Formats: sequence, C-alpha cells, structure tokens
Amino acid sequence: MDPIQFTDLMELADIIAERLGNPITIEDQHHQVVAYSIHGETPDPVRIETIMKRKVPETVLARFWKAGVIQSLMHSDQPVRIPSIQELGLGNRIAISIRKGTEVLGYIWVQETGRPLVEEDYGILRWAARLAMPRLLQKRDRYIKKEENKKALFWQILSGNCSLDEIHQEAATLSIYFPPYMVVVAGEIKCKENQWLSIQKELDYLLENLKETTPFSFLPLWVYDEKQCIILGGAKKMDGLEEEAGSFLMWLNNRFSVGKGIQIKTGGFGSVVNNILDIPRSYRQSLEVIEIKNSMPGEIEDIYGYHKLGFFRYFPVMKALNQEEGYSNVQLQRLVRYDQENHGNLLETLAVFLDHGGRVNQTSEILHIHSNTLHYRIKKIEEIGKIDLGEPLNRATIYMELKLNKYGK
Amino acid sequence: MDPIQFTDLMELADIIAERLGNPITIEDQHHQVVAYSIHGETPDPVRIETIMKRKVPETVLARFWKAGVIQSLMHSDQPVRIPSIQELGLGNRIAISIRKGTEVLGYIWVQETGRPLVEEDYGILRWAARLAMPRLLQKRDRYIKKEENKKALFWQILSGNCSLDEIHQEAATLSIYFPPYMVVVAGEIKCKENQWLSIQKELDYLLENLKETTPFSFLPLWVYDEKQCIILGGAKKMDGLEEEAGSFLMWLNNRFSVGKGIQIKTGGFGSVVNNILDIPRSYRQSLEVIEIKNSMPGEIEDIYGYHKLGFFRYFPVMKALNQEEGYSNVQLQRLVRYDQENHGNLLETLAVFLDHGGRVNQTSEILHIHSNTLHYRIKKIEEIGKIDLGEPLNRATIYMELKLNKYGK
DNA sequence: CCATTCTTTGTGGATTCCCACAAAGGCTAG
DNA sequence: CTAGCCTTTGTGGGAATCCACAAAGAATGG
Repeated sequence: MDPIQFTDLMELADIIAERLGNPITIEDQHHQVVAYSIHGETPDPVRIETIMKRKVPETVLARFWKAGVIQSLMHSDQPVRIPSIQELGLGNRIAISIRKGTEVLGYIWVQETGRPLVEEDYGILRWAARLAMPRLLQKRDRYIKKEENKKALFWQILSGNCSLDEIHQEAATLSIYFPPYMVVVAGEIKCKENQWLSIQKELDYLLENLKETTPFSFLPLWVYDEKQCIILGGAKKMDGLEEEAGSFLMWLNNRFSVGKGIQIKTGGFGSVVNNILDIPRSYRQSLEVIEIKNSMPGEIEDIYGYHKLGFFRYFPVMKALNQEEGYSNVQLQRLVRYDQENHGNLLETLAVFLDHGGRVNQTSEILHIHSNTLHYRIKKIEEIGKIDLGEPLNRATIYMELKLNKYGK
Repeated sequence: MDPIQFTDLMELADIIAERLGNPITIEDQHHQVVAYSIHGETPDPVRIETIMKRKVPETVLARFWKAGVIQSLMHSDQPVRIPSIQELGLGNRIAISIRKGTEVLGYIWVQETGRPLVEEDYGILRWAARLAMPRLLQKRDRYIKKEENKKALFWQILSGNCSLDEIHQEAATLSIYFPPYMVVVAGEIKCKENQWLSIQKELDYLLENLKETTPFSFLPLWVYDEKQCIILGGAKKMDGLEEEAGSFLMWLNNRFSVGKGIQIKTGGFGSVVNNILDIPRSYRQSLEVIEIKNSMPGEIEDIYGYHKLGFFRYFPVMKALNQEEGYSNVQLQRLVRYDQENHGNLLETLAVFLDHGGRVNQTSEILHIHSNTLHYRIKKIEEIGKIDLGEPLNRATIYMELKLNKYGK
C-alpha cells in the first residue's frame, strides 16, 4: 500500500473514508471516539450518538458483547462484519482492531452505507489499522499509567494504612468520585493459571466500558488478586445497595460465562459503608463470605451478602477461639468414634435431621430410611453422644458445632 | 493469776493440765498440735489420733464447723463447751481460742476426762490463753509470710507472665505440689463491703483446714480478688475432675451459707489443664463463666463448667466482633421497633417460643395466651421481622442472636 | 361517634410427631 | 451353627402441630 502522510487521525479517517467510500470512525480501546470522517451519506442514529457523545453507546456495546462481536475483534486482527441491528438503529458495519501484537489499542469502524465493501477493501482496512497504531499507542500509555495509579490507590485503600487526606488527594488527581455509600464485592474466578491474565483484560474491558449497564450506580475502582476480582460499587442512597451488589455478581457471571467455560466460582460482598476508611472492613467481609462458602459447599450457595450469612458470620472468630483453646466438641467426638467403630452413620443422621429442623418425615425420606429407624437413631445419638436434643439450647449448640466442625476442616 | 515461768509450750500444757486436772492440747490456728500435756487418764481415740498426726482429724473439724463450734471459738474469747460426740469417739471437751485482738492464733483444748470443769477453771483457761499467745504469734508470723508468698505465686501463675522454672523453684521453696491435672474454680461472693475481709479469713480457714473433705484431691493454691475467690483444684487423673469442680462449688456454698446470709453468688470453672502454663486460660474461662452467667440471669443457672456453656462459650468473641463491626441484627431491630410503636410483645413471644423449641402448647401456656394467638404472633414476627422461622439455619441464627442481644447489654 | 385495623379466641380437620410394642434381618463370637 | 446383640421395619393410638376460617374484643384515627 502507498506510503502516506497525515497530521492527525482525523485526516487519516478522511483518507480511509474516501478510499472505502463509506463513513469511518476510529475509536480507542474503550470505544471513545478518537476520530471520524466527514459524513458522506446520512449517518445512522448510532453514528450520530457515538460522535456526539464521543463514545459508543453502552447499550450497543453490551449487544455486541453478547453477540461475541467484541470478542472476535479482540482476538483477531482481521476485519469483522457486523450485520445490521434494526431495533438499535444500527446499519451494517465492518470493523477491525488496531493492535500492537496481541494488545488491542482501538478499532476502526466502517459504516456500510455508501457502497458494499469487497475483499480488496479489507486490505485497505488492515493497512489503515497499522497506520493508526502509533498514535493510539501514545494514548494507551497515558491511559495505562492512570489505570495503574487507580489500582494502586485501591490497594492502598483496601490495605487500610493511609490517611483520608492522601486518598482524597490522589482520587482528585485521578478524577475519581466516591459515592456516599459503598460496598466491596469480591469474585473468585475459576480458570486455568495461564488464562488469568487475559481474563483480567476482559474484566477490565467489561468494567470500564459497560459501567452503565451494571446494577451499580457507581463503579469507581477495582483490582485483581490471585484469581480474585475485587470491586468497589456504590450508590447515593443506602437502600437497595446490597441487592445491587447481589445482582452485580449475577450480572458479572452472565456477561462472563458467554463463550468460554470460564465462570465466577464464588462471590461475596461485605457490608455497606459510608466512609472510605471502612472499605477495608467491607473488603475483609467479602473475602470471608467467599472463604466460608468455599469451606461449606452446599450450605449457603445462594447467599452472597456478609450480613445474610447468619451465624456463619461468626465462624472465623469461633474457629480461632477453638484453635486457641484446643477445643473440640466432646459430644460430636463420641458420635464420630461410634460411627468409626460400628460402621454407623449417626453423625450424618444428626446433621440431616437438624438441617431439616427435626422434621422426622423429611429427614427419613432424604436418608431413605423408615421414620422409626430415624427415631431409633435419634435415641441412639442422644445416648451415645450424651446429647439432650429435647433441650433447645443443646440442640442449637450441637447444630452450630456440627456446622463449625464442617467449616473447621 | 500467778506469774509463771515456762520454757516452752509443752511445759505450759503440763502446768494447765495439772491445774485443771485434765489432759490439754494446744493447737495453732490450723489445728496443728503445738503442745500437749502428759496424759493423766486414758485418752479418747480422737486425742490419740490428733497427737499422733500432730493435727486434729478433718472429719472432726468438719463436724465442729457444721455444729458452729469453730465459729464460736473464732468469734469469742470465752471458753466453749463441746458435748461429746459418741460416733466419732469424742468425749466432752472445753476449748478456748488464743487470740491477739480479734485475730485467732490457736486454741487450747481440754479433754474433760479427769474432773468436770467448774466456773473457776474458766478463769485459768483464759489466763493460759493469754500466756500462750506470744509464742503462737511467732509461729503465725512465719505462717503468714508463707501464705503471702503462696498467694503471690498464684497471682504470678494466673497472670501468665513468668517462666515455668521460676514457678517450680518458688513452689519448691513453699513446698507446693502441682498435681498432673488442674482446674481453676472461681466463686463470686455476695456480701457487704465490710464483711469481705472477714470472709476471706473464713475461707482461708475452710480451705486450709478442711482440704481433705473437699471434693478435690488436691487444693494447692487460692487467692482473693474483688469479692471473688479463685481456687486451683487438681487430681492425678483427668476423669471426673470437672465433676469434682462442680461439687466443690456446691461444697463451698454449703459450708459457707451456714449461719450467716452470705452465699456464693455465682461460680464457674475453666477447662482441665495439665500444664501450669495453661492455668491462666482455665482462669480466664472460669471468669467468663461467671460473666456470662451474670449477664444472662435465668438462662444457665445450673451450669458451672466452661465446656458446658454450649454456644454461650463463644459469646465474648462474638460480641467483640459485633462491636468492632458496629453490627446489630436487623431482623431483631425491626421487631423491637414494632413492639415500641405498637405496644407489642413480639420479641418476648419469639424468645419464649424459641426457648421452648417451637413447641406451641408450652409456649402459649407460659405466655398465658391461646395457642392460636401464638400462631398469629409467629406469623406476625415472620412478616414484620422478615424472618423465615421454618428454615432451620435462620431459626438457629435468630435464636442465637436473641441470646447474644441479651448478653450484649 | 363510627369505621377500620390490629389482636385475641374459638372450631375443626388433615397431617405429623411421639412412643410403645412386635417382628424380622444382619453381624459377631463362641 | 446358633445365641445374642444391633439395627431396621411395621402397626397403632394418643397428643401436638399446622392451617383455614370465623367471630369477638381492643386500639386508632377521622
């Protein structure tokens, strides 16, 4: 292709537009409009909105994401054809990623309203993408620096050892706004070691570019840590923020599991705080939710909020106390020993029985035993373990110790 | 009375015996035999055993204590007449305390086997008691020093900041033996401020002189603190030591409440330890039992052992966690608010209901309401508090939070 | 004052729980 | 092999629970 001179990307856009006979938009990696050609034909509504707001509407992006368009663009250096979507006012488009190696720096979009593109035009697009690359590289470097600073700031906040003044100052320079009420959400991602980096990029993309479509009103900061993604969400009002956090995790999982087998393994969020200095607590709590859920599979699958944990919330401190004192419940020990010596299943029976609130029918059905067998075992449990299940305090205690035992492993 | 010369208390004993025409024993404040007269008549079995072991048998002392004899001697400077107790092989006796001011240093015992004492003899006894006092004073000073050292040692052990070597060395010089298994018992005494000192003396007496009659095999150390009595009990075997600790508290209460209105308010004991360095833990636990029992009157009146506390055991750490996080259960809050606004009693209803394991009949009977009223309230509770009492986890959680709330105040 | 809502009490029937007793299957030791 | 113990299953009756519906009393606000 011919060598060519252009002073800025606007000029380049015009040149490409002329050659392809179609309007052009050049966007950076966050779909912010960097340049666009002079309109030849009537632009479609999306093009108008994109140029006016200098950013592709998030609804459109979300739709593209769902359809796998963005993913194709990110993983390929070839032009990708996007059929028109009538309901969004979106005509036919062809796009290509601007990239350096495997890293995507931006996109060139062709609005196919002039003439249909042919195979030869794809070569022009590839050539244009190469030309645009150096300019976007500069932008990217500045952006990455800022992103790194944001992540550093969030880590500083999460670690909890810095003053409010420092935080506010740094936040101001990074133009970050902290909403009045905030909550820390943590998600643990299930993936292979070598996938983790690319997943981070994907998440970055999601959180940066689809902010508006998340259940959160504000989404100022997020970081990654050992297959975990830690996110600060916020709102102007306290009401409903916990619900938003819950649906945010679902949102993340939905966006995420598209295509590959990657999924959020577990997720959790801490309590709502209205002070930046309380964020570390919310963070700790979100991690505790994950830890507890991981240690007790099947107990609280559908609980994500720290305050919905019920008595599980106390398990870490209870476990710590027990370790310090070398405590282990004698009554349960007796049952375990009996089970081992006699091939029994008293412990399991007790667990299921208590898990169903002492309802004989349900329990016996689940264990596939006769209700009288259950009665017999219960009596046995009370006798062997020296447990009085009739006493509510005892019953609650033994129920909790049982769960705590499970957690302790 | 005549001035008289005697080189030691043995000589004095002989002099008194001669004047009274009866055998004499002089004992220190711990009923250890300091001197005795040459036997005139045939000594009764108790006298023989007393002199041979150089100490009054504890069974006899316990009997005297029960009968209030010791108390009379301690609180009066007059001779006290003790009728014979056939079953213990105990003839008639008269005794008088040897005292300096209000402090008892020892006793003179007259075995009334020669001739019956008359009023005039009482004067001789009082005179003899005055004569014996200075010698016993020396003994007492040495004893008190030792007792103080013992108490200091125990405090050192309880505080937990001293090495095992230091402890063993000090224990050796004080000739204290630590049994293989030990437990700390704490009792809180209900008394007026000005009684506390004399109660300490009484307790000292009990623990020093009636060691053998306590349920504990070993009772090496004890101290006092702010109306609390902290006692180290022990045994050579682990089995049954907790039971012994429980009955020790009952024993103490029985001995103690004789006569005056003084009583053990609450008591508790920690876990059994087999290492001196673990004693502080057992101590902390015993205090926690007392604290928990005090904060929740009516819940666990008949529990004294730390490990019998059930989930109450975790309350201190749970409370600490809640305070740190500023947590308070929303569901219970809603009920409290409703009760306040509508003169309701949902919270009380819930508490009683859960305390009786969800048994409708018992609960409604206790609350003096119709069982359908109870049903109505339960539904109301679930509705107002947004609590699903059908779910065992929720139910256990709310039960525990309810108790924790009570404890938290 | 009345109307409305909240709360309590009453009735009745389907279901479940609790318990005692009996019988049968399985495992182990002599 | 058999006796003895542990475990499971079956039967049945009395008590308690759960639930729906109805009516009466108490409290509240207009």
